[in-house]
Amino acid sequence: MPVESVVSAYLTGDSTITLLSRDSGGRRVVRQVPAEWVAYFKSSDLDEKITRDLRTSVYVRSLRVEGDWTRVGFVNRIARDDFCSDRRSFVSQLGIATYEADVSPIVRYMVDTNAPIAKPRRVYLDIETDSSRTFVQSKNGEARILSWVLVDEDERVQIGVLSEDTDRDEKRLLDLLWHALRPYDQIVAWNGDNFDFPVIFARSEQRGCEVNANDWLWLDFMVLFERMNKNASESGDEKTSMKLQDIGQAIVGEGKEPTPPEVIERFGDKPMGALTRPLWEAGGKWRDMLVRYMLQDGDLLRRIEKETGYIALLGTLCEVCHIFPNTRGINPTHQMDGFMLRLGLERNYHFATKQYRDIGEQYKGAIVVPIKAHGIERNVHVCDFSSFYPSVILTWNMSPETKVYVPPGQPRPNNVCLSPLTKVHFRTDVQGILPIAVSEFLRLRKYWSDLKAALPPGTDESQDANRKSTAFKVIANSFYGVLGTPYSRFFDPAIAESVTQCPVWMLVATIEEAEKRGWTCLAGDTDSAFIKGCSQEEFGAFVDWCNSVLYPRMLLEVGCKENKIKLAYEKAFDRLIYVTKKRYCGSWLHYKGTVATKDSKPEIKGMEYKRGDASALGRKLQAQVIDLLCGGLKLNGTTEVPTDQLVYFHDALLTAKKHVLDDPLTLDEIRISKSLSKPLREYVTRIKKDGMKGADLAHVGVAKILEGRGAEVSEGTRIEYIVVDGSCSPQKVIPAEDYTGGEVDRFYVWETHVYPPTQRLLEAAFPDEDWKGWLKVRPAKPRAVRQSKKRAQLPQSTALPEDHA
DNA sequence: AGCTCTGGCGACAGTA
DNA sequence: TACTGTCGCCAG
Repeated sequence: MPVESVVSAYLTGDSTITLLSRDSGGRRVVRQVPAEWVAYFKSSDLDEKITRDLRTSVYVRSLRVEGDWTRVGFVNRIARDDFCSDRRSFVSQLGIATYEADVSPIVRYMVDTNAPIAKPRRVYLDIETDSSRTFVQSKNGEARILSWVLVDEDERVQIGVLSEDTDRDEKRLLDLLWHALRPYDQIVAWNGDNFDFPVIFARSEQRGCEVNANDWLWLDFMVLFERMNKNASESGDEKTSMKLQDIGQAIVGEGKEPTPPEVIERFGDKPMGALTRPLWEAGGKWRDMLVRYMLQDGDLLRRIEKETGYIALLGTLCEVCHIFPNTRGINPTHQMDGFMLRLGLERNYHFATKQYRDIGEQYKGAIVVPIKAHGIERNVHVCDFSSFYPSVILTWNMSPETKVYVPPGQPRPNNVCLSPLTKVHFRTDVQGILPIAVSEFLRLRKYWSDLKAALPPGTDESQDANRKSTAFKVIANSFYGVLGTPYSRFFDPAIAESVTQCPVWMLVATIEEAEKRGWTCLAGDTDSAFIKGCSQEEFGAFVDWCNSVLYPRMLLEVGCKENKIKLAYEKAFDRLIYVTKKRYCGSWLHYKGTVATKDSKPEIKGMEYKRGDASALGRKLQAQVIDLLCGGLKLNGTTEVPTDQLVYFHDALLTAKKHVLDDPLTLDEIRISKSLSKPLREYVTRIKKDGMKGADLAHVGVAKILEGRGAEVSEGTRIEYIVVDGSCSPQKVIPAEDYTGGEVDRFYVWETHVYPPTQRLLEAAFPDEDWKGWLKVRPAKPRAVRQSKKRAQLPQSTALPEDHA
């Protein structure tokens, strides 16, 4: 009998799993199965007496032998913990190791039955609450829900609006929502985990709605978007805000709708979201405008998904990993857990019980080669190792159960290989479970991308195949990280360090070989080397030689039996300017053999242009100079510095400087946006030597002000601010929302956020020119000693723009 | 409650 | 002024 696909599952009490699925007519089917609190043991670890004791214990529901393993099902969580988890537990006193004794019955069920994860019926949700309450009050369920909107994939729209300001009517509104949700399985909202979902739960409980939220999968689209979009965006412009309207604007070109003039006239100049209460109260056309606003947000979610396909990709990832596509399914550890537990079961392998441990020492990571690039470099060839970390895991057969100890000084056995920099040894005669997993990822990725190539483009089948291919790429790339986190079941710092250090060993050897040929390595990072001094043909031949001679020789020396390492000639730069490690820009000669054209955009890495915490003016000036350096500049010889053309740069600097110092500056141009990486309370205020409290970081101080105003301030919140006086320490800052147009320290803006990023770039490109002269714009401080006491205590008057103008 | 990693740059506050 | 430690964000 085929196992039905599962939409969602949750524990009902300690001993029952409720499984949700849908029949062919789309009706919900609820089924209950016993929850199994399972622990595995190695049968060889159990003697007859222990087995008998387990079998007859009232705490044990089932016991069976599966291959080399004994699978014991306990009656509930406490029974399993008492037997297995605690340090003083029954089995730990006997010194018996347990396996997977932490796995939840839900995961156990999904892994054991191999039940397919259903494709959930998705709906996008947006709610509005009473704007007379603060965000925090709303979030805590202290504000009435005024309205909700649902939009589904077929653009079917449902709306609920409060009729009267009573608990009774709010209950009607909520019951209506829960009823409207019944055809759907997955509920998607922007920032849902932090707002919409808890608000709905809290208000429904207050109103006495009889509903079980576990019947749905709750997905926070913002969390998913943040993770998936990290490497996708080109400039920093898209990274300054995670507000739905801003993301909508960046992704689908719509979202930032100004408040209609008639609304401003009647209710004041605020965003629509801050006017929900007055609009609702005014009724009639005003209430309709509120609904339209809400509708637009709901539909924005659908359109962002249509454009990005991120939720669909998550669905594929979760399907492959036997987990449910809710917010939790976004976590790589969770994904890997599901995938690996199933793989282990199929391969007769079980993983050690997950330990809760203290965060240990950091281990060594990748190598970043010191920069030798100087000025504008021409004709730079770049090679890189394809999927370096996965191929290293395969080549060294790195896995917890293949790891063996070989005492120092003792000869390496034949069936063992050595990670040369970490001195960790691995057996090579039996493939480890981690390499099995990695080869599965790579095999399945290839399978789906081949299938995608064979299918007609644009079809659903082709898109699905493409997503599966991407999903396996994502999993393969996150695998190493999961080895390195103490929160993961697969945490093994010795293996993780070997995964990073074998590449160090190979990259260093590659660079040495290139330099032996008289070439220069200008830069290199983790898996890449930037080489100058050779022709394309020579470099291509070098890459081939590395693959066919150098690496086989090196790997033979350390005993690897299989060579999955592959170096590729990725691209060449026509021009390349390195500012520092991890910060460079350049224009391509070719990419994987395809010759670049005049329209090819420059490649930009790490520079302020790419950063969401730089000021927009700083990004803009840097972008202009990058365009000049990588394209606009006419270079005659390969090394000649075109001093006659420096005038272009000086023009750009002059214009930018005049603008910063003299023109009105908009908020968008000068705002700084940084996120809180932890809850506000966890930022410790340092105590200074004199016993006084140290200053908060700028964005932390502003966050505290905003919190006082009732705004949402939590981990991950982006805080926007303006520096009004950067000449003192600590500097003075205000929330961006307080900016009215004048109160900004222009000198600081130029001297810190606009010019220096470009100055560093120009100094890198033209190291013989002097670029310092453009920096200082702040008039000299008046000598405080010559001032009267009163005058000296006034704020730095020169910092105010009026004085300059 | 649950959490992919390390290397590296630059802004900043504070100290000697 | 030079230096240290913290923080946020990016490269890979």
